[in-house]
Amino acid sequence: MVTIDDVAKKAGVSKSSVSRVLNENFEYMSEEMKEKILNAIEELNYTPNSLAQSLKKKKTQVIGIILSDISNPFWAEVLKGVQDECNKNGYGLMVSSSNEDPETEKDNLLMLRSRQVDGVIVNTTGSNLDLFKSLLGERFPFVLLDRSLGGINADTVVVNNVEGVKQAIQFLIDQGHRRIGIVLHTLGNRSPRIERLEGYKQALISNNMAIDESLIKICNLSRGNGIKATEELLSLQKRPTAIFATNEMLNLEVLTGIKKCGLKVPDDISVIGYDDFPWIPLLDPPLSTVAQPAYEMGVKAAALLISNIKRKRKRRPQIIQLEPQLVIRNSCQPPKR
Amino acid sequence: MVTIDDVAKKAGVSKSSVSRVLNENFEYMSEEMKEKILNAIEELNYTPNSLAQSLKKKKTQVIGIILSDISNPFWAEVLKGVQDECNKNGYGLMVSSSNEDPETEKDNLLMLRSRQVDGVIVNTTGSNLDLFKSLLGERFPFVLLDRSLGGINADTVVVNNVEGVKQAIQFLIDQGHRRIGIVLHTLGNRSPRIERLEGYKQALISNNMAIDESLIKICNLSRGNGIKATEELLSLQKRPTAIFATNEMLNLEVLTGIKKCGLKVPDDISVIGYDDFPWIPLLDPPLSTVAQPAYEMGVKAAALLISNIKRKRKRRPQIIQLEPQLVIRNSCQPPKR
DNA sequence: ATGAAAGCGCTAACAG
DNA sequence: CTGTTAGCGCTTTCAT
Repeated sequence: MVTIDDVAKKAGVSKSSVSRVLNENFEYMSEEMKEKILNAIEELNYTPNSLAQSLKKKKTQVIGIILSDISNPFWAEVLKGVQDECNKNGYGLMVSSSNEDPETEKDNLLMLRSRQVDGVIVNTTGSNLDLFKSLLGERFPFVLLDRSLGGINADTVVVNNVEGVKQAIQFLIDQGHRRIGIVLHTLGNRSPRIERLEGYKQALISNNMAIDESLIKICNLSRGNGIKATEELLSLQKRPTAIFATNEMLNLEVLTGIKKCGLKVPDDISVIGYDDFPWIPLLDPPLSTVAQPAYEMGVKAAALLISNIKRKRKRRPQIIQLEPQLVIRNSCQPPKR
Repeated sequence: MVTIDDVAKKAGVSKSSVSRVLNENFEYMSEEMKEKILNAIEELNYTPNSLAQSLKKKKTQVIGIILSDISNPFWAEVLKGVQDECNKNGYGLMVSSSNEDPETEKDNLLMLRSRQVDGVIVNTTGSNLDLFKSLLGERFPFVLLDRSLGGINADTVVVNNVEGVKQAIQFLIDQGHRRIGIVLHTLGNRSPRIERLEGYKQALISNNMAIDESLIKICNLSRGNGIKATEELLSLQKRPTAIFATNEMLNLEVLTGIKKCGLKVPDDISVIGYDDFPWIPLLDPPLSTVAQPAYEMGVKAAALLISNIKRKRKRRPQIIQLEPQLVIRNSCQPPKR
């Protein structure tokens, strides 16, 4: 491995001077010296060891991100946004996954901090309150992404979930639906889930409709439960005329459940889903969804984090709220009499 | 920040001793000292600075991965495999994206190397031959993923593309199809694309069928070109009775193109796609595809890289070839007379 | 304008 | 069994 000393020797100068050109401190440097050093670097094909630089400078130019599930296309898209923004600003990115497990989230957070990342973005499981508080205390920069944390006043990027759901439900109500089912994953401390349920309730209430608990299905994350929940909804005495699916996985499971019951969307039942993807228009039928600006979420989160890292004086936490958008396709129609 | 010196002071010992417990060199250490140090660590809530450790040990316990496109669900799944394997082995992961651009790939490779990652996994653009050769020369560990590189004899994880396509095409031929279109993205140096076209040709040849160049559509990567290619295929004098789409994006575009022409799958035309996802069964119609073991690819690549990093003596490059699987759904049927 | 020297936080001989 | 010492590769005062 070629080091700064090799370059210094080759150019016949001190390593301080080499360091100066590495850091582009050309102010008090003769053109000649600059040339000599640049040449030596070139000839030796030298690249500085970031580890040593970071150790000295006390910053790594690397940020970390902890995602609940990378294989979810939604998060993949968010990740791309983060990636692009990091690239633009010369930051490296360490990616890790909590798999929705608080312990793993904690381990990852600690791991990233011990690796001295300059900050982290986290799509939190909603636990580890103490850890986040202590991070806040030691002024370790982080931004909460998609899921906010009660009691933690930190930089946050979220989407307006209440509003997204209200629009979707209102659309169904306007179409004449009176019995609307909703399928969610176990709320836990996940703010989006809580807010989506809240949006559902608000929409009904503001239309003077009663909330029928039997139409609210909360199932746990493991694959297949959304199908079961849908079947239960469909075998109700007074079956709903529309179902609202609250995330990518549930979109698919609700559709599957309906298919299994031998019903057709939208003739027999209307459906609206959450999150939009290139294949959604090609589903049978093309599904209406509440689209979230995934890529932009990533960009915004990374930009917020980086600006915070660069800022010397602390400013008070910022909350960025993005707006979702209801995309109507052919999966809803007025209920049959 | 609390350092090893703080711990040493607190415990009233030398920092070498602290270092020993950090590295679990308990062999010649009194229980008492061990206790003292462990306590001090606990009380100070100390975590070692990985940067300093890495600088000294000359290894970071971090690997890098360069993907052509993270937002592609296929790669997201691969990434999950890599992630899990890294986690299992205590490695951190730096993720970057080349966006199919050789220059970006090169920059990322250099960036990762300067950050002293212990190795990298790369889904290469197919260029940068010289760089890879020089990496080989300096014994920098890397594994090529999904796409191999002619002239570079390195660790590689690939899927048997020729075989995957042959099975799909043979299935169509067995159903009675004689005019089978294929849509690919610009071959470039991407081995999978080259091999998939090769598989197509081999399948036809081994069935004594002529290769009709007008049935082979090669379009460039930007969104929408697959739709156009499909429309062209369908407006041919002697239109194909089946179309084979060779990747995730083309699956969607071929289906879209067919829809735009007002044709129905599989009644008017049969389709087989590439790569399998949870939503594929819910498409209209449920698409038959050649499924690749994405997650396993990631696991295998990471495992291969890590084993190589740990090995002191060099061994000759390994090539791991995984097998794809043809999944038949309702998108194919014998052509109408 | 340039170089010498100290030190970032840690590990690993080597000594004792 | 434990401590002293010399760096890892780089940046940054502080002299000159």
